[in-house]
Amino acid sequence: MTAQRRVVAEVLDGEHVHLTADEVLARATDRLPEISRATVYNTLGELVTLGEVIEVATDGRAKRYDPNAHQPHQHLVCSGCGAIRDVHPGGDPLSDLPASERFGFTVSEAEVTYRGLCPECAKA
Amino acid sequence: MTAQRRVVAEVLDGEHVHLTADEVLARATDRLPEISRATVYNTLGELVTLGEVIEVATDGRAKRYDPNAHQPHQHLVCSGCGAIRDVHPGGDPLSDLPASERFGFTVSEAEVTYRGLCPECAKA
DNA sequence: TATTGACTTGGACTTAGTCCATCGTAGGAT
DNA sequence: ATCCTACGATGGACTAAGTCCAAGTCAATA
Repeated sequence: MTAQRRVVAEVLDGEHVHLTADEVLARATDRLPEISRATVYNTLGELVTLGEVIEVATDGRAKRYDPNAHQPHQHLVCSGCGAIRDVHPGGDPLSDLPASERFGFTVSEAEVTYRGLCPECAKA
Repeated sequence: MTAQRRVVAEVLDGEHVHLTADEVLARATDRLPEISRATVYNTLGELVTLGEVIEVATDGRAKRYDPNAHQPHQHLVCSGCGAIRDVHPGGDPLSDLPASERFGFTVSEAEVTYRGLCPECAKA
C-alpha cells in the first residue's frame, strides 16, 4: 500500500460517487501533486479486479468508477445532464431471462441502466 | 438518399447485426471505396436520430449499431469473446423500479445487459 | 552495502470519435 | 444549355480516453 494507492482509494470513498478516471486523477493530484495518470489507471484497475470498485459505462464516453461495490444496485441516469443515482429495484433481473433465451451461456450478471430526465432537466 | 447513405443502410441490414462504426466503414468501403469515415458517422447518427438504429455501448469500447430497433430487446454479452446476442426477457424491467426509487426522474427507458460466458468460452 | 523486485513516472502511442474548410453534384432557375 | 445554390461528402486535423513501455525510485532483504 503506497501513498499513491491510498490517495486513489480515499478519493473514491463515499456512498454515491461515480467519478471518471480523469476526475479521480484531478482529485488525487490535489492531495499528491506528483501522482501520474498511469498510476491512477493501474490502481483503479486493481480495485476493480479486487471487487472493491465497479466500472460503469453509462454513456459510451469515459468509464466511471463506483465504490459502492458490496451492495448490489443499478443506475438511474439523466439523459439531460448525465447525473447518476444508485437505485435498488425489486426483483432480480437475472430471473427475468428464461433458459430458452440464454443460448447456452453461463449468465452471471445483469446490468440495468434506467434512463430518463431528472427533475431539473424535466423542467427545462 | 445518396449512394453513401444507401450503402451504410445496406451494411446494417439484418436481424442480429451489432457492428462498430469502424466495421460499418470497412464493409461500406468494400462496396463504395471512396466513402469517408465522417460520412459513416454522420449517417449512423441520422439513423439513430430517426430511430432506425440503436446505439449500444456494451463494453466501454466502441459503440455498436443495432438495426433491430423496432422490436424491443436486450443484449446478452460474452465476457470472454465479446459475442452479442439479442434476447427477449419476460417482464418489463421498467416496472421493477418502484416510484420510491425514481427520485423524481421521468424514467423512460431501461437498458439491460446480461453478461456471462458463451458455450465456447465456458469450455476453455 | 549491494541486490532485488515492486511500484511509479512521463511520454509516446492507440483507438474512437468529432470538427471543419473545401469540394462536388443534383436540381432548380434563367 | 448554362448557371446557381445548397446539401452532402471528403479528408485531414484535432480531441478524449485509455494503454504501453522504458527508465527511475524506493524499501526490504541478503
